[in-house]
Amino acid sequence: MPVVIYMRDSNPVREGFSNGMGNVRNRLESMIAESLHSVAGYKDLKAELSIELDIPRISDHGDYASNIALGLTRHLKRNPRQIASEIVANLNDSDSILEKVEIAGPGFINFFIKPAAWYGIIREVLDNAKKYGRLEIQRGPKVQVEFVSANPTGPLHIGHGRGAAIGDVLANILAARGFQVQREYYINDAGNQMDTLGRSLYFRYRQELGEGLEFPDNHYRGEYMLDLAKDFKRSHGDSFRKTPLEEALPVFTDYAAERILDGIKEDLDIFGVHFDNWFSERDLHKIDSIAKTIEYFRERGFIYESEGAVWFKSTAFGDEKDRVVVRANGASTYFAADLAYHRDKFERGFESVVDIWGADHHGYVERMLAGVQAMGRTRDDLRIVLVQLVNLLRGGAPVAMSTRGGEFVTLREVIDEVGKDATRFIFLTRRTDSPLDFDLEVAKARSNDNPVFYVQYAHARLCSVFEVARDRGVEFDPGSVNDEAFRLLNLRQELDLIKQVGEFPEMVCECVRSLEPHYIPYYLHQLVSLFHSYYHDNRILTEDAELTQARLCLAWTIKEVIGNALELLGVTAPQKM
RNA sequence: GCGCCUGUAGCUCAGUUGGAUAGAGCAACGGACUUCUAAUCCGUAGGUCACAGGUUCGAAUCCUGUCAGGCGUACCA
Repeated sequence: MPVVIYMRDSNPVREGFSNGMGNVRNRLESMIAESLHSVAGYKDLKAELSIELDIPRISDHGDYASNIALGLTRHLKRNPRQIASEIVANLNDSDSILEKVEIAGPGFINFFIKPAAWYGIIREVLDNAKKYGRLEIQRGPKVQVEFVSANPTGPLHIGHGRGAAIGDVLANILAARGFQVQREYYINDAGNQMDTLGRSLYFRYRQELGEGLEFPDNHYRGEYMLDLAKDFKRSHGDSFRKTPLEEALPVFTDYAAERILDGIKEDLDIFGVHFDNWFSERDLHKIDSIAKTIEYFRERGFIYESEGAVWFKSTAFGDEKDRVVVRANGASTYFAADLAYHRDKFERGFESVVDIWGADHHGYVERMLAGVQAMGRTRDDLRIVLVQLVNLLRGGAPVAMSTRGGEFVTLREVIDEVGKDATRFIFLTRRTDSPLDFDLEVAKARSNDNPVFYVQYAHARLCSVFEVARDRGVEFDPGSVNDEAFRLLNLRQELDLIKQVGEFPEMVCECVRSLEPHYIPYYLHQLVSLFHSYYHDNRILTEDAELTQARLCLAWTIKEVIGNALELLGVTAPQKM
């Protein structure tokens, strides 16, 4: 049974959501779910609906609010306030976490939580620090995340960097929620462009030997090709001076592709992105996979010949037109290779596959989904995340990204100038389908413009508190603190902080459901903002030993959650700043 | 022409699958350091959610149309 990873109630995204019973949200949800069965008419309902708990902006509306009664009105054809009161009347608060429950407005149910109920969250984090927010299960579904997959014809640019950060973090998030994740990079090392690449190097090499050849149009004329030509000359001398292009081409192509790919790997390594598998398109050709895939589809009736070409019937699954897989000249198309590639993915046992593509490939989505469905898979088995383009700016002015001249700012240059952490953080702070302005001056400024430092600073600050505590001889062992002390954490700010910590697992689930990492930076900002404010108004190390222990526990949980969230982002959590 | 994405504060962006009085950062203005890190905190101001209709108890969110920007519309990859 294929696993749909975005379904709200599907496992393992939310299954066993938290390890302990500390999670207030969970207990509330199951309480409501039970109560629903007592609501008149509910059992005969066919519609499925999920229980959504909102955190109201206004504190008068409680700690959590549910609009479940409003959602049921339509189905039950009954007054929402009436439904709400039935739900409330049947709540079984066995753990006694509810201070009071109110029905408000058109039929919202507002839950007010007893302060003591929140303290379980602290215990949970203290016990599971590094695992908090994660789901440890035996054998989660196998998921593949394929990303970057830039052609080995030039160095990575900033747009690839955005895709790299997003793919990497999505893989982290999926892994955190129990999926068995593989990170894969698809190397487009076959086809015309590789010949073009080889020819580009060949001409540069001949020029390097002092020949006055003219460099052909529509070839890779980036500066990196000049360096490659120099290196090639260094290692091969002039031994290819007389070799005709056709004969020499494979050598030049392989040399260029390999060297460029090495560069890509190095850049990704510096960026903190590491792949489990590098899948070469050439291997697809070697095992005749494309022809076999076409035959596979032919047997299923999705292949036909027309106008001398071979077509795939993608319109059978909603694509606007059928697509050519073998051209009239006998060459297979890129799409044919991609069909074979995706068939291979599923044959490798992945239950779900995530592709991260540049948004300029959106026209390609439907045919790929059609391909997947023709394999007998569902549309949901392949999830394509489109990443919008990055506009590179410096001090508000656009940086010329001329592809014509082959001159562009590489990812490597950006990382060198801005730093890995800030670069990743900025990439991850926007929704994937939203275009991103990346201003180099803003990104590298050690200023308030830069949210990454705001977050990292909080972590360093917290570490510093524990440092000072040690220096003052304050003993603290998160594992052996008496929970009785938590009752002293009764300030509004403290309860808000604990509540926010408690939302961490839910937030990660939301990332999985939507395949959007940007919730993490926003969550972090909110958590850290609460902390900075609290830190300003209160002292953690006080004269009162019991209070100090309680606050150190709170500080510890905040520090751990910041650390966990930053780890998901692949951003370092500094001890000092 | 057709298709997809985007349009929310001066700027950059959130808004959890239709919810209560529209959110944050930056910029602007005014305040707070003898303390565990001021890379911090507190406050003020800032809005016709591009526009016009529609759906309903309720719309930034869903539908239709218009406008603006980006991308895509290959027997390229």
